[in-house]
Amino acid sequence: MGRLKSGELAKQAGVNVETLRFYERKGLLPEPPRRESGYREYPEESVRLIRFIKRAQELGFSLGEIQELLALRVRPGTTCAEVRGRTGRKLADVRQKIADLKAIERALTKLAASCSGRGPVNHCPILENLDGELSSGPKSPRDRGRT
Amino acid sequence: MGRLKSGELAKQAGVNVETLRFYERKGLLPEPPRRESGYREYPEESVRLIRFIKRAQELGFSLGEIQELLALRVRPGTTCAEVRGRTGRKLADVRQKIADLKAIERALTKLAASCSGRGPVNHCPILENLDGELSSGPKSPRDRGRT
DNA sequence: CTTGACTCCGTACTTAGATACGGACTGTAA
DNA sequence: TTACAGTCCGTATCTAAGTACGGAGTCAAG
Repeated sequence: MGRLKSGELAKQAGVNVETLRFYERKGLLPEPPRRESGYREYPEESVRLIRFIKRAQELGFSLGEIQELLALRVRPGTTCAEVRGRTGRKLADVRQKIADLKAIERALTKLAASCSGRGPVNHCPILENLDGELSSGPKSPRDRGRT
Repeated sequence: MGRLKSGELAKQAGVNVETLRFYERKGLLPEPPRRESGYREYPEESVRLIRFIKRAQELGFSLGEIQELLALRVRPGTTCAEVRGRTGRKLADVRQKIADLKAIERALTKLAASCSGRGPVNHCPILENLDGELSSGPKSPRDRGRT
């Protein structure tokens, strides 16, 4: 076994069947082989792929960015510099996200701690505690709205 | 200084003027005082607020979730347990995101390193290197689609 | 006191991402 | 061998998040 029909893959990955077709059209999900009838037969690892896509979305990546992430690899005709370049840009992005999330984490931790403390906090502590910590201001123009 | 008109706030925060009205309608941005004419006058800290919202979006939070984050605070009538509860749930969410991003970071780092290595990598290394590391599978049904 | 940029508001449109619909075909278990 | 769930495809619809439009009022520099 190891071949999945659309419905099986969808169920295992926790998405709607239509979403699979949608991803396929978008080029995120490679076109799977078909049987005679035209039915798709997905390899089992597609489950991982779909789950990765869904999770990456929850981490703030657009489908376009996810596609770029998935396309990263060292291929025959590619120079070392190129791979490093493409990878490096993503890496910087990811690291900034981690840093910003950590700032939020600190703020939340502080808030939970301040709870057993004295006075009520009535301003917004998330914002207060993040003061100056979040990378605020798009360094590089975000490319979320490409066609 | 200190009071901003819509256009000024929008420019400083890097968003469209209409977006401010949109956030106001959604309750994300508190209604600012108006002058006689009806013109809005934002306090300077609104810049921080808007930037936080934008950044939080890039970290994968929906406007609804951001609203919840911003609403977190210790208020007079609130029990300690309640604050801890609400904060704790967000905290778990944030920490999971950090962990998942770190997994991606590791994969990218490894990819960059494998570059100067021997053979060309032709399968997708992002997915490979993430094997089993990403929290794949929504523990709690995500609530991104609320009204 | 006019002119051009800015603001107001309600409503309509757009884009990304996903879901639904409907009619025809397929797979399989009773 | 029929019934019924699953699949196919194209197209249409939906939601979240924003953007744009248009007509009326406002502000400030000349």
